[in-house]
Amino acid sequence: MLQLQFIRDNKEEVITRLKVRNIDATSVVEEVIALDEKRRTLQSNLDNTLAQSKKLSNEIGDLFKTKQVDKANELKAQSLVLKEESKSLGENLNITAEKLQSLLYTIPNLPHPSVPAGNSDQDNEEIFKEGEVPTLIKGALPHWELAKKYDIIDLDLGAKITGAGFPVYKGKGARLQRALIAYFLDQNTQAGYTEYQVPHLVNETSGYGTGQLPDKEGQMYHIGEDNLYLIPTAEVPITNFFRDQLLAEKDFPICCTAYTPCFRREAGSYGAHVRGLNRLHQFDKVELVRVEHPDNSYKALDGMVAHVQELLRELKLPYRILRLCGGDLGFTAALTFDFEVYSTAQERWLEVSSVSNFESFQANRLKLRYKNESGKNVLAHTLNGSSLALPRILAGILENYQTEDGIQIPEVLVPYTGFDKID
RNA sequence: GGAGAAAUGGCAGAGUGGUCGAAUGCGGCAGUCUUGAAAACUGUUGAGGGUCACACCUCCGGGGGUUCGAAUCCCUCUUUCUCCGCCA
Repeated sequence: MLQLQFIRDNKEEVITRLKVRNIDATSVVEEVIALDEKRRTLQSNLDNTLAQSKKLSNEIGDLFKTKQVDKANELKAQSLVLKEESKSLGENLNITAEKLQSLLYTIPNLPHPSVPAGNSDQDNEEIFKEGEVPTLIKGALPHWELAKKYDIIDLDLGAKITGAGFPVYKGKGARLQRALIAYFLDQNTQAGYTEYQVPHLVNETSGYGTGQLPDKEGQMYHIGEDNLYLIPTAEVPITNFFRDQLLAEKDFPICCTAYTPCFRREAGSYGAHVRGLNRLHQFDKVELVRVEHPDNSYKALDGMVAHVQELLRELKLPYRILRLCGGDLGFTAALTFDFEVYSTAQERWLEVSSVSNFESFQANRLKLRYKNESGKNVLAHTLNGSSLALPRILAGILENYQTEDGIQIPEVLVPYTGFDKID
């Protein structure tokens, strides 16, 4: 959520910067400003009424103390009139404030100046590319075929017990999955991130805090009976740790990491590109979350990018880094770098990480602030990134590391898997 | 699931109808003393709205109610603790 004060003071800038997202925010911004003005007028009228009735109440108290009952009753009648007045002003104020709030919820974050204009993922800007695309053996297979051939992932079994998009990992497949999780967590904790295990269900307030609600309502699995949501990413529980927090400057940086399964309904996304592990309803992911001082958040973002880069380097997977264009940028993000691994047998890039700076957008919803040097409370910045999303990494490993007589395990993982080949 | 107790400022903890935004302690900040530090002493220290700045208003877990007036009384929800039951 953008800060109201900022919108008020920088109306034109807000409109201009949102154009990078292909959004014409003119009318929304106008309406926000109009509603805010209305709200403040109502507030000040209500304040005055309340001040009067407060004064009256004190007088009544004094009159009772000095036994001037008649006089007191007279003032009581006056007070009742004011009460009616403040009640209707209060109702009006609430309606206006709610309208304003829900309107503010519809405005996405302002893109960072470096975000290129563009409509779709076609317009994302490739900023870095590294790693060799292996020359595959004759008769190389896509990962879903390999999964069957070596009996390590069973999509049909998952479909039988739950539905499509819920894979079952088996034997060395399951072990490789566990190895990847352990490897990523170890690398992250070594880089200074504190490891957490968190609930996989969150309440509605948390959904609003990180911006999944109200705009991505349909993307999360919802448990109506208890009004809880299955987390689409560990970002949601972790970032919400810091909801309603007032930090000190010395608390920065806060660095968290967690492994969780992620649940996504992915309503409406079907087609040729969702085969195998490419797009699932449940997948595993290790996540990084940082809470930063605003002056340091972009440096922190660079640090996270470098960290994720190192993981991919160690796994010796060919990857590239994209700067997302305005049209592809998530609702809450100011700047996002996507990491994609080249899946050789499918001959396509797979997104394995997304690293973003949300600046104060989430912090504003979360009321996550810190006390600065001069004692003022200022919104902190939040960031997050995947390190990494498991299924697509697994797909990349299976496809890129396949040989005549089995699938090689990347060297760094062997201590974790206990085997160096799936055959 | 049943029964009871509780929820107050960064923390601890008073406050049961009227100048209570809230005693006190700790912590934080500033100062005195000191070569410096500690100790001691003095002062200061919640958040939001509003204003050029004041004024002023709101907030004592959330929501609703009683009253001229609520941290204080009533209803309700949530959470925590204790006891009982069930259970990985």
